Amino acid sequence: MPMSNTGERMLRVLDVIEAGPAAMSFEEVHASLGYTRSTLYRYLKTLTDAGLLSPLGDIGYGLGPRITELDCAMRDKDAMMTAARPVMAELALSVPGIALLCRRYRDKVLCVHQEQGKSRFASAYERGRARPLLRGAASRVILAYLRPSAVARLFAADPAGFSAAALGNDLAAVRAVLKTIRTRGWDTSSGQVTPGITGVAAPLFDNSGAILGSLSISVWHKKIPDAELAIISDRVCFCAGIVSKAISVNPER
Amino acid sequence: MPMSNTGERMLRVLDVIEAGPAAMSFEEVHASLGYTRSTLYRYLKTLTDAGLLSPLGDIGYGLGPRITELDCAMRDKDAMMTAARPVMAELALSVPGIALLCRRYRDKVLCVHQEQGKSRFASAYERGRARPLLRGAASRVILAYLRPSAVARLFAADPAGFSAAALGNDLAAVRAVLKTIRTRGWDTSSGQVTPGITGVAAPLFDNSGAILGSLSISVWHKKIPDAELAIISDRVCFCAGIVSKAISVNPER
DNA sequence: CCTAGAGTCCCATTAAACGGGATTTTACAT
DNA sequence: ATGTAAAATCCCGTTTAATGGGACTCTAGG
Repeated sequence: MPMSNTGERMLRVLDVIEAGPAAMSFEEVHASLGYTRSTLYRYLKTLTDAGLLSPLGDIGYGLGPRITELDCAMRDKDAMMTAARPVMAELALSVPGIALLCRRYRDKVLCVHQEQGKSRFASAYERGRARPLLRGAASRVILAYLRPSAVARLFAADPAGFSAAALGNDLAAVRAVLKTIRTRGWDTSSGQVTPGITGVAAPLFDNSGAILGSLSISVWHKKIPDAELAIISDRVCFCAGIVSKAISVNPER
Repeated sequence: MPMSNTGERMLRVLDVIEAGPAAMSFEEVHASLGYTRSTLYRYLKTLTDAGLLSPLGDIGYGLGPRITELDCAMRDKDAMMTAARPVMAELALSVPGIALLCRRYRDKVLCVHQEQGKSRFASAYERGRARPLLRGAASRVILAYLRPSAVARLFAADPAGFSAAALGNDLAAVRAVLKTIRTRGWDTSSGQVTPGITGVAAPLFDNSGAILGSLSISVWHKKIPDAELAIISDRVCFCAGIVSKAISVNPER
């Protein structure tokens, strides 16, 4: 029986280099994966030729420029980004605050775009940064719309995490909390990600109604008065609606 | 004899998807690469599992979120970025204009970072965007420091391009033009990339003295008075020196 | 000049990639 | 529901090309 396929083993080199320091020597990668020298040299050559790795001044390998290029191509073509960008810019100016576009990826939430209105404070959640699924409005509003089976799996994997995030101590309680988020249609959290920052988030769906990500705004207040929160949440939901519609109508091309 | 190795063939799928529209159906990729159905399904599965591809709403495949994540890891670890970022921020404020950090990649120049001072105008050269090696100060100053053999190869590949860019009509003339750039230590160009924008660029070297990229500033003037140009170019060179030193001293870890 | 270490090349072995077709799943119309 | 077609997945014998070990080369340093 095959141990695993060649492509997969080769791509595992990417994992190691991503996780490691800026530059990893051949020996470090070799020690970490245990492939034979010949094989590893072959993999490194293939990945380097593809530009996914880059030899860094004879001291080792790092991630390569091709990745940056691919990410740029992705940004240009991504329907969600195209639809969201102008909406986010306006949202960030009007609230004002920092608008974030997030996307679900495995059991994490990936920041995909950020629009900074005229806020003085900066957000550490630049494109590409991953956040846990349980903390912060932008994450929890995604969690709320996951399929029940997915929620069950996540809860089973980390019940303590759900408790700590005040999402409930058993599956039934968690379901109830998530249900309230769904009926409201948006979520808010204060200081769960960064102290002193409050976020308001609304869900984004594809044309089949499956949850794709979230659109959110971060403001620099510990607490927002209810009246203002009503206005902000309404606006965020409105904007999320625009984006969801846009990507449903025109999912590609 | 092997046609080519498996990893390479698999990664070619990435090329196709990068070049294609937002989402490519299985059939489109199949037509474009000519791999058998079984093989292509295998490759797509491997790449999707690695997150490099993502199934887009049952209509096809697009580039995957993992790429965005990898690019973020790269940004965090890249010594050149770390060294350049604060320097660029200050440069962009003081000139004022948009500071660009570029890196050579194959026969192109890749924008790696951009710092926008308080300029009103925006630059299309975001991270990941590639530019030709012959146009614009940020590119030409890199060209000027390439090894003579590389210059010869590039000239042979596209003599008309060199002529059109006013770099010389034969190899000797080209060498002379590049020599003047080198003795000056910086380069400037107006409107070669974007009409109405003038750029001033200085080279970045690694610890062995090989050209790595360029640091440049774009300002919104068709023409800069000589006195001011002297000040700006001096400052750009100074900043480039800081960055070159920083990455030489501490090339990794 | 010699040694040590890194990197490349070579080749027989054999594991695993491959293709073709069978099988299952999905979508949709009847 | 049922039937049909297309898409996606699975399976397996054949053959290819990936593999690992060792030989070879290159470079730097003593």
